[in-house]
Amino acid sequence: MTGQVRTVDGRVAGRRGQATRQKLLDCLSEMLSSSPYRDVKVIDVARRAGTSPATFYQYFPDVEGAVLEIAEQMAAEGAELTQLLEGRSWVGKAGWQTSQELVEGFLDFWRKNDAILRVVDLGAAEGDKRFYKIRMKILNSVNNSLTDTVKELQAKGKVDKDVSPAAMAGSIVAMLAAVASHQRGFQTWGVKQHELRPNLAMLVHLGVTGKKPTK
Amino acid sequence: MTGQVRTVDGRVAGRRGQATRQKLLDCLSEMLSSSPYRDVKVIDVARRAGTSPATFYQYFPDVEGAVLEIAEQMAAEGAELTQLLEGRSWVGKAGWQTSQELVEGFLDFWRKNDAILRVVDLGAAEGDKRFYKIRMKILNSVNNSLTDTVKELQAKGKVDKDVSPAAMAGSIVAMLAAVASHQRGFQTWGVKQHELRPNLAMLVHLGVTGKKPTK
DNA sequence: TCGGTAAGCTGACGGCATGACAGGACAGGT
DNA sequence: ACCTGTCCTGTCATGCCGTCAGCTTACCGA
Repeated sequence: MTGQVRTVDGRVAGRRGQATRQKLLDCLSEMLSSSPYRDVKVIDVARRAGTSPATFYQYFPDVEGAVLEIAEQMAAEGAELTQLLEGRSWVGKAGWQTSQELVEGFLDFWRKNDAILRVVDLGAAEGDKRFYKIRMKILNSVNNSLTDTVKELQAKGKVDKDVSPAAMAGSIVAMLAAVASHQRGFQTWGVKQHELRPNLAMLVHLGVTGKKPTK
Repeated sequence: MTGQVRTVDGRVAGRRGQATRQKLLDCLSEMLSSSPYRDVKVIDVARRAGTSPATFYQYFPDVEGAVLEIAEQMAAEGAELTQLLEGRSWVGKAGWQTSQELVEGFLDFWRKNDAILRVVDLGAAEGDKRFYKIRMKILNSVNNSLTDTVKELQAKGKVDKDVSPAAMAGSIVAMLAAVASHQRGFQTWGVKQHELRPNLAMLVHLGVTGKKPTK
């Protein structure tokens, strides 16, 4: 189940092969950061990796296939996002803390992986189920946890009955993802990073608990 | 200043030429809805329009250039979004109404233009200033109006001093745009359209006024 | 009616990326 | 030194890109 790495034609990749493969992924990753997705060519990736296009096709069916691979790796790392919510309190000052740390962690993760996340977002929006699944995998931990929190608060009567926990959580998570992927844009819009984060945290807190945070 | 339509090589386009040009734009628009942006080829667009690739290059420098054109047209239509906020009240029941109508109008606009908006979003996220400007143009009316509203409420002491109106408005608008572009995704996530909208409206209201709406 | 002129369109072409294959280079074991 | 399976690349057919010269069409003034 460890998922032996295989070439397109079915051979098992050895140590050297895996290194080459990883190098291609790394170079593709760099290219995605520096040029539009539409313009990323196999030949450029291969050149940058000091190898030939044919080698690329030995490990990946096409650019999209390689992108999916990178995205999977990132999604695996994204499991850390769960920690931002596990066992946290949403009451009083601790609630404000939780909210702030969620925003912080989320934006940082997004910033670290912005290039690949852009492509994943596009793929998902275009209806590609594979990309959609990866996006889910990253967002689900946060989303589920938020949904549960809202449900609990609702059970205690602290949140209105007519709130749909799933819809609320989904909206909040979508907001976080959107703001994260347009962080640069906000700066152009005259919004400073240190203004953005607390306000986002406020909005998250408002959405989850229905109340202003205690600071 | 009416912006005479010109071909790439500087000729003035006549009636026939403009028709061809528009047909190409329409076909490109369709293609964007039905296949991934990365895979849209000039030759396919031309074929679909019943013309030759060379004709395409007479009117547009490349696919991206044509996409920008479509986006501009859409942005112009997007001016209607301003009406969702002009002269509206954010107090009491009227405030809840405003919030609901904003969400409604926004999601509808996004759904109507989802294909092109995806590409605009990608371009903006990739740092392309032209796409970013178009995205701004669409979102700005809503954003500015929301910013003003928050400022006013803040001046009256109804919203905390430490809220940054621009950051709050920007976050809300980003959320609307994000949820809008993943509307289909929400359904897969088990969230129904009729649940989503009121919850979004609630979040908008909470963000703008800091209070739960009066229903 | 008849050119003249500019708009409009396309066939054809060099250039480049794609994707497949066969064969050569290389590392590890005997 | 030799063998074996892994690994890489040169080469090729195919197809799209982007450009140009040149042909057709529409319009207009004489």
